[in-house]
Amino acid sequence: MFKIGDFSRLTCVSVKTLRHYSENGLLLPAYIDSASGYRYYTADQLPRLNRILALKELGFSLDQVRTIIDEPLTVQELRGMLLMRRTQIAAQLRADEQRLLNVETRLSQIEQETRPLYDVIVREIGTQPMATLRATVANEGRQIAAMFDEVEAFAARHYARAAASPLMLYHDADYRETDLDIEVAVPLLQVVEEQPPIRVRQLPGGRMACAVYTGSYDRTQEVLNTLLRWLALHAYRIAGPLREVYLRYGADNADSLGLSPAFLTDQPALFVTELQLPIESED
Amino acid sequence: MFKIGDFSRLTCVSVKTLRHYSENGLLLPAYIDSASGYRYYTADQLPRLNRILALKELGFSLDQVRTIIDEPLTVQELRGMLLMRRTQIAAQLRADEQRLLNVETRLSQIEQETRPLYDVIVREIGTQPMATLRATVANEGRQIAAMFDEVEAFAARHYARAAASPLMLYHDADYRETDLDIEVAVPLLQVVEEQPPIRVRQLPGGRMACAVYTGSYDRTQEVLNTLLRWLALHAYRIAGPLREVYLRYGADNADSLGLSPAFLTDQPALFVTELQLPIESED
DNA sequence: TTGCTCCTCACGTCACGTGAGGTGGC
DNA sequence: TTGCTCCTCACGTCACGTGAGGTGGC
Repeated sequence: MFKIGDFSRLTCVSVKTLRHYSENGLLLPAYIDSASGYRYYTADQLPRLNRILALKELGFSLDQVRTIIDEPLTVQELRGMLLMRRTQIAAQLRADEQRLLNVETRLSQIEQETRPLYDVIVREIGTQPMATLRATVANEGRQIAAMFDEVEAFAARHYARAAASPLMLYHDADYRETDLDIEVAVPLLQVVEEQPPIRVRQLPGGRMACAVYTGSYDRTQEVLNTLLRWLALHAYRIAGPLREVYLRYGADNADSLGLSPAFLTDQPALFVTELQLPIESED
Repeated sequence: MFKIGDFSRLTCVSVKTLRHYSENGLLLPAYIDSASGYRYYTADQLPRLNRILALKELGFSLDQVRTIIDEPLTVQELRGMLLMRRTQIAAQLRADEQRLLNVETRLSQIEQETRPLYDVIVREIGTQPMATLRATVANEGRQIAAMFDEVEAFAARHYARAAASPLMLYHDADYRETDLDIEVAVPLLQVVEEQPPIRVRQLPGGRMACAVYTGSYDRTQEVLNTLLRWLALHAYRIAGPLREVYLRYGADNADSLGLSPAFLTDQPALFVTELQLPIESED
């Protein structure tokens, strides 16, 4: 019979852990003195303790360990638990490999003194009904603004404007300075009848690499480059047209800031814009 | 300005998480209504939130994220934190690879219907003073028992017997049936003067692969085979002579069981023995 | 007015670790 | 008798999640 301290030294398991296993019944002491409450362990409890430690090492929770040890599991059930654990560990491994890559990217950015200005994060974007207008335009703000005005007016006529940010899709596969094939999109509360050239459709959702930037739109290209570099590092490929979401722009949110619309439109430094690049893993 | 629910939908971050960041100051709302307590966020808080999420994704704790974002860290300090994180992730990766291997081993054991009977665990064994006696013996219990008696008597004469289990070291590099080069060892409270052929020395400690078995000693070989198979799977190599630790045997612990010594010595089914194989990683 | 949203406690998670304050055993 | 060991609370960890019970805003 070993007192808890001796058993702890013998097994290299902390007294606290032994008491924990005693309390939750995973490893009951062979004998507990009713007067003093002292726990006593015997050598033949070692195989059970080792079994607990070995299963815990595989990453099972104490509850799962208890099930595996004490329930009369069939071989198939045990196999199922092990298969599940294997899947989980494999996922964990992939995530950690990704993490390691990201940390190393940041480190090399530090060495080259090119600190990242934009943080790329992955989000699952939902599908949403939108009124859209697509056209090939010279890269000129005025023309695009006119398209937005037209679609916003359409949404307003149907009393269907949803309280989400408008956005623009870039349908060109490659970068171009002029003759852009773009589609402006305004979120709707529900699908309404379309009215060509304005279309109404469910804009598909999915996994997107996102980066937010503040300030005027001439930084779009720079942020897009960040997204593309990120993509190359992460074994993803592009799965749809780039989206530019206008989170804060012109008159839209001016009142809540207590600013006049004119002030905001004249202050692109206050703009907040997000680029979203649909992605899918390369498998 | 977004209410917390809108900001949550916009960012795919749960309301609870936003409140959590608000409470611990990591991301304070742009404005809190003092009457209602409502939190309001603005679009230009998105870069900060994304920065938090990106750093969290690298595995930093929220406290570390706060430090990285808010403290004026030098490039060297930031580099240090990233290097530390890299080391941790790499360690995690290796551990998970090992875990995956172990799970797969168990799975293949299930397929072959050879469930493991002994759980191998790794422990760090401390160094301890011992009185030892080494000899080449025929594989006969009586001769070994006599050696133990001699060393126990020596320890008793010096009133130096420590309350730990006696053990035997196998000095032969390979398995043999007879003419074993063995060394019996009895733990001492402190180093006492040796008296040839009995030697007194600090038995070195270190990392060991351990397996406990109950019952008579004729299972030693089987358990050793388990240890060797385990070793082959884990990129470890043998770093010293095998040890056989007698956790329960003969008369020693008889009284605490309320059994007569004779009963125990006649009941090898009650023996508890541990094999310890010193190991070092193959790098 | 009715839902919907927001608020603040308070407690749970997981496997223990860390004291505090007290007692048993040699 | 003096340390040393053991005991039982009770609380902390970490990053939130899960209700409970109540209130604000359109």
